[in-house]
Amino acid sequence: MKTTPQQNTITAWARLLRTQGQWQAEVHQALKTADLPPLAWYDVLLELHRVGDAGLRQYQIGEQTLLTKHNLSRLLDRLENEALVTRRECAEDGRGNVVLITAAGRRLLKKMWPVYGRVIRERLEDRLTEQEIATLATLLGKLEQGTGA
Amino acid sequence: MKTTPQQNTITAWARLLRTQGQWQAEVHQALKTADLPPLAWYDVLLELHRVGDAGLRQYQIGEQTLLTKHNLSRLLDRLENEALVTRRECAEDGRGNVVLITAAGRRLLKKMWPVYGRVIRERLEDRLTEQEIATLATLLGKLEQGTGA
DNA sequence: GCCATTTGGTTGCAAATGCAACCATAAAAT
DNA sequence: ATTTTATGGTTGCATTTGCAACCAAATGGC
Repeated sequence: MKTTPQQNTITAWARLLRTQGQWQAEVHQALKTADLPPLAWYDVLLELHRVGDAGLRQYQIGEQTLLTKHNLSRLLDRLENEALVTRRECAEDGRGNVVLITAAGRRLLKKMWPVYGRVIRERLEDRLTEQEIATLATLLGKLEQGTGA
Repeated sequence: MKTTPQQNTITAWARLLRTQGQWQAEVHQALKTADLPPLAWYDVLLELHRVGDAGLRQYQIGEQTLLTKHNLSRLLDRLENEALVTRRECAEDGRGNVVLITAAGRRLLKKMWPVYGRVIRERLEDRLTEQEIATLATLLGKLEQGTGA
């Protein structure tokens, strides 16, 4: 049985990995320069912001952000320490808790966005046409593991 | 001045990050299951394999793999400990050294490839047509920061 | 030639990550 | 109902990462 992917496939794979690595490095650099927390904080806060007052269970955040549970547990400790989120006991499930974003959390989100968005513009929007971006989004959509139902 | 990227841009951005995260997690999982070292080892060894007997300076490896220098320095320590690479003094530059892959290094590369390649096939090659993969490679090529000259 | 600056690489320490073990509750089996 | 098993989450420990300081050789100014 043939096991090795086509050359084109390998190229695409390598480029995706590399591109993402560059993006990530650039975002982190930009955030640090602006004296802001790392990207992971943004990701978590954004998910929480999206769902509003309903909040999220920790495992749900984990699914969204690809963070492992112990890792997330401690990240939330840090966020809670900074009063950016709160953990509230969960009514339906005695062991879990519901995580809520605070006003301070939303403020931080707002402060981080311009820095983040700027990198997105420079790295992606300025380099491809609208049509190309749409195509890229579609192709990547086919590669993503099902997020929801 | 408008700073926020288009919705489509954000979608593409998010999907790329997420896809790469899933890929990375899957590769690591597959390697660990097969009792093999992490992906970073592969990356470094592959670069060294490519250039053959010429070897690479550490900073060149760093450029290729996006590893920071202190990080790479220690990664090479580990690889050297396992006799997968050797560091040789550099003739033209007294402070640097030239890194070479060993026979054992090449053997490991060969052992890792099927596991890695399998994920590439499943995640990418099996999910897009040849044409789509080519398109993806092209688009990503435009996003990559210039690698060489 | 001599000093200041830059560059390649290493090291010590703090923060973050992965892993396995653990606790508590919930769901399933009998 | 009682026992087993699975799930949500936390904690301790080892490995890895990031950061700043550092050493040594190389480059540039004078």
